Amino acid sequence: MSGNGEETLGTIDRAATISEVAALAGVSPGTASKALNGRGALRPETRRRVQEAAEQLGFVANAAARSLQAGRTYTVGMITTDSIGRFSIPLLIGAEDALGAGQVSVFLCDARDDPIREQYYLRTLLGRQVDGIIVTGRRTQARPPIGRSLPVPVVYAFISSTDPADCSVVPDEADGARRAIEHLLAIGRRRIAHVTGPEHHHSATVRASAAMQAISSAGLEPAAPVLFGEWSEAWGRQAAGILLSTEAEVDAVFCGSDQIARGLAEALQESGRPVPNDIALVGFDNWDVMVDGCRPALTSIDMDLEGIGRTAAELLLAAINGDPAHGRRALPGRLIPRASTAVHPA
Amino acid sequence: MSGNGEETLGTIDRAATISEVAALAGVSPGTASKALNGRGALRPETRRRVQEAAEQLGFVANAAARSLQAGRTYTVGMITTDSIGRFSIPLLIGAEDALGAGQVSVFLCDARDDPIREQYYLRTLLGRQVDGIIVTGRRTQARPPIGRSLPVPVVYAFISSTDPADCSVVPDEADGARRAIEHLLAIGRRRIAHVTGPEHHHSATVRASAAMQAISSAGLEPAAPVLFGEWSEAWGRQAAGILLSTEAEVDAVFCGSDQIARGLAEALQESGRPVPNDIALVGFDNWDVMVDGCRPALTSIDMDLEGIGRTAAELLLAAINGDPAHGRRALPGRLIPRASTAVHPA
DNA sequence: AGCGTCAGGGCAATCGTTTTCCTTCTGTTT
DNA sequence: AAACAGAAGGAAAACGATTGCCCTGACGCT
Repeated sequence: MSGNGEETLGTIDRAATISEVAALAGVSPGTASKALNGRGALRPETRRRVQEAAEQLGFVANAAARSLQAGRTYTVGMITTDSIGRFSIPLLIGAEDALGAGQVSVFLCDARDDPIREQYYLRTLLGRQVDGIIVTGRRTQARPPIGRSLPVPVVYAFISSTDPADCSVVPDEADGARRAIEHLLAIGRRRIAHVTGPEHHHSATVRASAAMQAISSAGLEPAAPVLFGEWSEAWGRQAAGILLSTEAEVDAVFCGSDQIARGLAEALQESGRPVPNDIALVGFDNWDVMVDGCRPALTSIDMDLEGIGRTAAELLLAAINGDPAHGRRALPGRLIPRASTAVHPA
Repeated sequence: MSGNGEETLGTIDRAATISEVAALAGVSPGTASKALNGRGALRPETRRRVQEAAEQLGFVANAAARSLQAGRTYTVGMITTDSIGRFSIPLLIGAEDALGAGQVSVFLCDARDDPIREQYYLRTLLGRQVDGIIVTGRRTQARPPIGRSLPVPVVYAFISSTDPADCSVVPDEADGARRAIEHLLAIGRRRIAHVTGPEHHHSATVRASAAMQAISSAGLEPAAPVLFGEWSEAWGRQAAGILLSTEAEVDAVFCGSDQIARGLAEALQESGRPVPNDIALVGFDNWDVMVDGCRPALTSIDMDLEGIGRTAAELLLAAINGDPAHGRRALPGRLIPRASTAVHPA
């Protein structure tokens, strides 16, 4: 719009090659390469001339040519084994964060929980000579390795591999559950119940047993046996009914997910049991739309998914650079206190 | 596990080259290439021999080498201008769907609403010689083109470009709003109100004016002036109070988002105005967690984001193949009826 | 003056695939 | 039997960037 033809990146019609840059600067392609990459012994003036020529032509090195000769693509693949969803996004963002800083790009593949697609994508990624692969997916339990003795390093994020030699980064769910219980104890609650997802779901059982243990460690009994169900608001509402129909005298509920907690909160309030005064509530996931939409706003455990993505990416970079890590790393979560466990509710 | 060393993709330690395949098959690299790509005139037996050799070595063609010579990378970039979120995911899935079938991979870049990052990613993508770029982002209003006369085609998805020569694929929000109103009219409602997001938000005003127009076309008046606020449950609850405090006699509310509708639903029920008997409710977005979590389940407008992503990808592929499209394409949405507008509620 | 040294920069190989010519050989036709 | 057509496959260039090696001057030293 300003009238000249040199706005940022505006006038590139086709990619310029380094030979064209070299010609414009009056040097050979090899010299131009050295000038732009800061190698070789060149007069400062030559270097500058080449840089100016590159600027003028909007030169960006052809990544294919570069990786062909370098044997590295500065690219990693990310395979989400189940569909890209609420959990994958923060992981992706975290990973992108760690990788983007190092000029590494991410190929995202959605395997949709289909092993065929997964193998297909794996081949594709290997064909594209990615430098490494991050495997992620909703966590039910450890998954079999995506392949054996692959030519590139692999890091599992959020989900973990059954092979202990593989590198996995996962949330410390037991730790999260403990934090929830400890928080409830700290605000003076003593009759704590736990409502969570399906019993066959790994996360549900891990969180449940850690919660029960934390209660025992405090010298208490759970106010009710663990209620396993689904990861839904509907189940939360249903569970509220169950808890209230018993003589359990519950004064706090730790829920296996924010959705469950939200359903519970609604049902409790409707039954005239105010939250948090009568019953305090802690959720799990710290899912913004749930914790904010819930009334009162929901105290929850944040698994730091971005941190997991970032850590996985960092470990992958280290592995690419020849320093592979092994085993499972469990990252601690945080408890985010909100009104549902407020001591002096507004 | 089966004892031999040939499980799927299990034993690749380093990528085999086509020369190795050729050597194993006893032919030249050129011939091997022809055999694997189905060109040239080769004896069927030779072709088979090469294919077997490739299989045996787990050969996957080096994409860098291939694109270097082909001048195409079979890769497209996807830049989300605001953070990857609820809207970007279905778009991404739709795009991946259309592209994956054609063996094209997607580079995902999250520009986080930062123009600097955006330009940086653009450069990166161009350096990687992507064949095309899809630009997406939360929709407020048309955005300036990401660059001018770029060396590769660009398609805007969900968001649109201010340059009419650019190709944009967007939801037809006015159409969606009309469908909502027509549905409410069809179930016999006559006093319809509209509650939506901020007035400065393009989507809010487009939906609002289309809704008002649809009401007028039916020879009716809106039951209340449009209530502009935020895209939140809290605003929905607040708006319910406003509507009930007037003498408006509302019998249906069309909401600009599912979140608003859910807040409204809660507040209405608490005030003893059952949904849908007293007041019917239609949301917008068809966001699973909202429409299912809402009680009663929420009728909503689905913008078919996956379809938008898929269409954008198809148009991009066409443009890459030399057949560029121009202008704005608005895709119709669908109304998904649920209990909140049921004629005979359960 | 002659030799050595080093800065500066050009040359050419290299990465792995594809593709365009060629060459060779077989079989057919006149 | 000679000539030709076609099939089958090999040789080599090309894609674009990088890099090790070599060449050419200029300068300094004896």
